[in-house]
Amino acid sequence: MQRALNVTREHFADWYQAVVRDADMAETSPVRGAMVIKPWGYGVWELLQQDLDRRIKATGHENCYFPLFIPLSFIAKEAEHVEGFAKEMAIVTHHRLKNIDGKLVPDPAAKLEEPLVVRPTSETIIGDAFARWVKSHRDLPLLINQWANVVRWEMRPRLFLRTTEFLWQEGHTAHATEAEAIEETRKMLEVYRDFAEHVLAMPVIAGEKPENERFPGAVNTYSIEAMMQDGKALQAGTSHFLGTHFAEAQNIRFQNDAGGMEFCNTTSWGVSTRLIGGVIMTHGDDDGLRLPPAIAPRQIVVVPMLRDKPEDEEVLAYCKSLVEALSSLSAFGYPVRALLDTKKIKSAEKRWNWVRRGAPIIIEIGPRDAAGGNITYMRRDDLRDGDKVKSVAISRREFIEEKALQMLNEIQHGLYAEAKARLDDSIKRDVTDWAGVESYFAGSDDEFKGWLRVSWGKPSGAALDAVETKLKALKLTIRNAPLDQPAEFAACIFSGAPGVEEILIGRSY
RNA sequence: CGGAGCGUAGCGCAGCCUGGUAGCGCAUCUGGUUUGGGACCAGAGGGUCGUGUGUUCGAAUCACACCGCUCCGACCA
Repeated sequence: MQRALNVTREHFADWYQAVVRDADMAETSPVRGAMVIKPWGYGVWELLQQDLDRRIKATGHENCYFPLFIPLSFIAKEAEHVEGFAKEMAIVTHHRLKNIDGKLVPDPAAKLEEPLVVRPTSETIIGDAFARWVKSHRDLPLLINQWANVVRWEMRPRLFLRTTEFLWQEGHTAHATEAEAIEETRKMLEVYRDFAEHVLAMPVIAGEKPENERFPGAVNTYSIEAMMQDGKALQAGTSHFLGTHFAEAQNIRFQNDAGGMEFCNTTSWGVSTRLIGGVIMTHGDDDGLRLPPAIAPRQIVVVPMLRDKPEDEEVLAYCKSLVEALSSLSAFGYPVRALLDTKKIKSAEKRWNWVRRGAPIIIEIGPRDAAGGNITYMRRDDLRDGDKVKSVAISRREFIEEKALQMLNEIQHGLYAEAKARLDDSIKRDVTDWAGVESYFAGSDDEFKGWLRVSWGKPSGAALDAVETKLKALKLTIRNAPLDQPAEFAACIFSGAPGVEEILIGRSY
């Protein structure tokens, strides 16, 4: 059968790269590990950003912007934090180049007194501001967000999932009490969960990370975990309760109503362009990307079937008025994004380009449609009947007045339902001992395995290290401990001791 | 940074073993024929063969070094 891609999801890693390329999402750049995000991919990011920004503001946060460069000494203030990020930081040491023996090199005379780190995250530089901004309990809570680029020198980059430079949003808040900061941490996790499910149509499981997976410097780290079509987990967003660790390191203090000085409790939380990788691996199929309408830069694309004949004029005029009518509708709280594709390439090629890019509805209009007041459409979420492409003709009036919005909604919810069913079906709950884990995950890691949900005794320290090592041998990690926990627990899968918590384990990106 | 594989036209690849000055498919451009759906015919353009050094009369081909990419580890939003 002829597919729009030349790889299938059987070869998931190759397939992912093919989708990123053929759907015009992004490409590699001359800079190792850093990607060029192309208009279609960036369009997805902008929509995602727009919606999430609205949610962040609706929960009382304000946007700011802090410098890209952080003095090295700032990073060094929090011990765990510096240790966690030391191995992946880009550092600016000079401010001038010099031509020495025909080679441009950093000018030795222009060495910075204090090196600047390119932010891998902004806790320290924002904390420095917080220390100045917070004086009284009346200044709290301080609720800040920034949209920014950050740099982490990762060993193995992968477009969208792990790039040297990436775009994200990082929230930073300071609170008078621990309880309030914990509430904030959980509230933003819930914002992420709701956003992932409703906007990205990507089901996730919200939970708490085990001690060994915590953000450097955090007291607790929470995450939302999504399951990709190869059964691997993708950490799609994190929310950290930082306690007073950063406040103590950076002297973020306030005077309470009794006149005493107290350290703030702080939080931080973020999601990144990784979400786009998650969308690709959640919804893509063997014909390319399938975008949830809420984040599709073009939700309905009209492809005129032109033949270099006089009736082309009529077809084009018909298409234009169709696109105008569609654009005056609104879906998901925004005007419908419809496009008339007038690019001077063959119509058939246009169709397949939009299939690969994942435009939710593709309409093809020929002279007979124009004359008869009809349209012919394809739904990207239901593209084929066996090998054949499903192409449906209906009246233009019915489409505009009824079907268009209905279909966009159906596609949004259908993609979610499909992914949700896969997630639910792929979490195995009946493995009760370590031998069962070993036999379940035996064999190639290309095989679809999904996750296990098991009980454990929540060990810490050396006992947790032992668990981590045990899991690592099977390439497994603990994803999180889901927020919804049962009342009773089976025995710990690692030790046989009484269980105290259920956790998800699986392979991950 | 360790192990493996790969760098030849925009993309996918052949040629390398056995050295003789670069080829195929798709894409692109031009002309024509087609036209309810991924068309056909003819012609054309496009390549410092990843970079450098060496061996040689001669290197895509052999040797060495470096760079980059992909996969597997360590790291991770």
